[in-house]
Amino acid sequence: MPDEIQLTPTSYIVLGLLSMFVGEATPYDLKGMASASVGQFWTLPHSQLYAEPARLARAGYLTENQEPSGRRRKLYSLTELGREALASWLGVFTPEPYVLRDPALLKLFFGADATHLAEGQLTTHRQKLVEYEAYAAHDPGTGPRGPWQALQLGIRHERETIDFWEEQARPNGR
Amino acid sequence: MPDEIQLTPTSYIVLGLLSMFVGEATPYDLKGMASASVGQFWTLPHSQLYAEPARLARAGYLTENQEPSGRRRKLYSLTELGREALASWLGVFTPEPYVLRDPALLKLFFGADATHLAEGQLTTHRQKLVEYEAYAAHDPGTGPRGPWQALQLGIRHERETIDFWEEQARPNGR
DNA sequence: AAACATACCATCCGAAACAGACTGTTGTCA
DNA sequence: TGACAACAGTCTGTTTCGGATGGTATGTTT
Repeated sequence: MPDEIQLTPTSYIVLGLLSMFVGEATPYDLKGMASASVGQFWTLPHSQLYAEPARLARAGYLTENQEPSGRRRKLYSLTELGREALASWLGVFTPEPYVLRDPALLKLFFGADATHLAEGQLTTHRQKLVEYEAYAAHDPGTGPRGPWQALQLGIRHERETIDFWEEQARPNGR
Repeated sequence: MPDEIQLTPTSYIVLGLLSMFVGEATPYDLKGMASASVGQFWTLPHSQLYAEPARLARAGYLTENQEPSGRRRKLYSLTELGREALASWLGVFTPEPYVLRDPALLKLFFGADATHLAEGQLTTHRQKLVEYEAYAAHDPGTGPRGPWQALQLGIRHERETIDFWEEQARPNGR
């Protein structure tokens, strides 16, 4: 019955969110959870959060229950298979390639004026940093550890990026 | 005649490579250039480097000349329109969202064991850093500035990331 | 009660990107 | 000349992206 599908990062986001927050959720719920959490550093179009759970359900990683009346929303929850898949993904190390795609970096590469570029970048990244630090402030140790750790890396990245652009912003020697 | 198309980062990579290295290049050339330079931090399937120039040529950003004999390769070069498009992209600041997609970060977020994760990450990132530093070593100031600057940011990112995972690797207090 | 406003919720579609299998061509050196 | 590496390009099935669009429930005003 379950089709063979291959699980992508998107899949694991769905599985992960379901395991982390609740037993059961609608795509709309997932949308909210995602954008409030993992969506900070891993965005996806919300339409994916409708398509992906359906796909996972077909393959047996989730169960799908439709509300019998009203909006007839679809409620998804993890099956044992889903739970296992998540656990094994979490446990395995595969040298998965990460992607850093920053248009600003591309512009810099191709010769854009660094000082000018830096202005914009600083605004963006400083703002992001403030956001992150706000998060970090009101989550001192409670709740699951993972998000907090991920946040720390985010903060470091932002700080480093800001340092870099600050250097670029003042046009003295290299 | 020129269709209206929207220019994506892929487009600008093609335009940028053409402006940076040569007057004229075949997709195959572009492939080589890309993987040796910008491909370090912005990968794309090589088939894109065949499809994209064709698209750009149709829209008037490039001219397409076919070799009259032999392999009859297609040679592309920038038109005035292409040159302008590139220049204006380089000059404009738009708060373009950058993407950092690191499966390891996702795993950390969803509760993977940090110490264990760190092992793998350290190998990967240390290797990347060595690579970058090798590049940096044999390019002290000659040639265009952009690539060098971009490389510096890359190096910083790697260093920071390594620091982070080193902390995760030793399991003392947070 | 009718009209309106606003969340809330979901689907759909074209365009682009992806991944990689597959084919063909030229040069070179035994 | 024939074997082999390097060169060069094409094609195709999936995924993903990014929105446009369109419904439905729940108030809120008149």
